[in-house]
Amino acid sequence: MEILSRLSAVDAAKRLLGCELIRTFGDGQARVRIVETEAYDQTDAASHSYNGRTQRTDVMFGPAGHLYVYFTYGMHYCMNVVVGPEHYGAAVLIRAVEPIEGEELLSERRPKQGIDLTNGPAKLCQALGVDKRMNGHDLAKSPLKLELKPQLVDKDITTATRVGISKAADEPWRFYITHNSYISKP
DNA sequence: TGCCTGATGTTCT
DNA sequence: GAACATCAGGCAC
Repeated sequence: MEILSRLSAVDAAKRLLGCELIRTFGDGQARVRIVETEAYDQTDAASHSYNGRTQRTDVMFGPAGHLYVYFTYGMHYCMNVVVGPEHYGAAVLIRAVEPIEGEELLSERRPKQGIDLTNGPAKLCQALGVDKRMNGHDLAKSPLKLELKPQLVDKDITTATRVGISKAADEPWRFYITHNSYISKP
């Protein structure tokens, strides 16, 4: 976990691919694999931290390995993993995950099947039961834990431009696992 | 299959 | 008061 504080947002975005999240519910636990990420840091015009530290972006400037959840478009949550050194505003957006275990628990919270369950940032938050109450949560602890896995080799990682933003949209800071069907927008 | 649009809260100007 | 790191449903092709 501490390794995340030493990585840039881009390196951390690649490092987090293939890692797993373990979500504990009252009635069991679900495990998912991260298959798509996007890097954001304070030098990046598309990042929430670009305009400095505010009440909303406060956790982005906090210690790495915590969860930054924000609300957008009036009805959706998206989750980020805070990375980089403390007081530096960087985070990695989780865009898509692949269920490994407890998929039925996820579809209880999001009544969809197959890739539509978690192939988008707001979708996976709904499926994992993540909302703003989880903002600032430490990912070393239950009920949502991040489990690091060995870093993927470069050939398994595809680089692309980011999605759904208007500023700095050409930066190739989106990463996903090659040949994975859960990607939000290949 | 693919474009268009409505829903709707929070943040910042 | 506008912008927004979105999704789902409707309608046209």
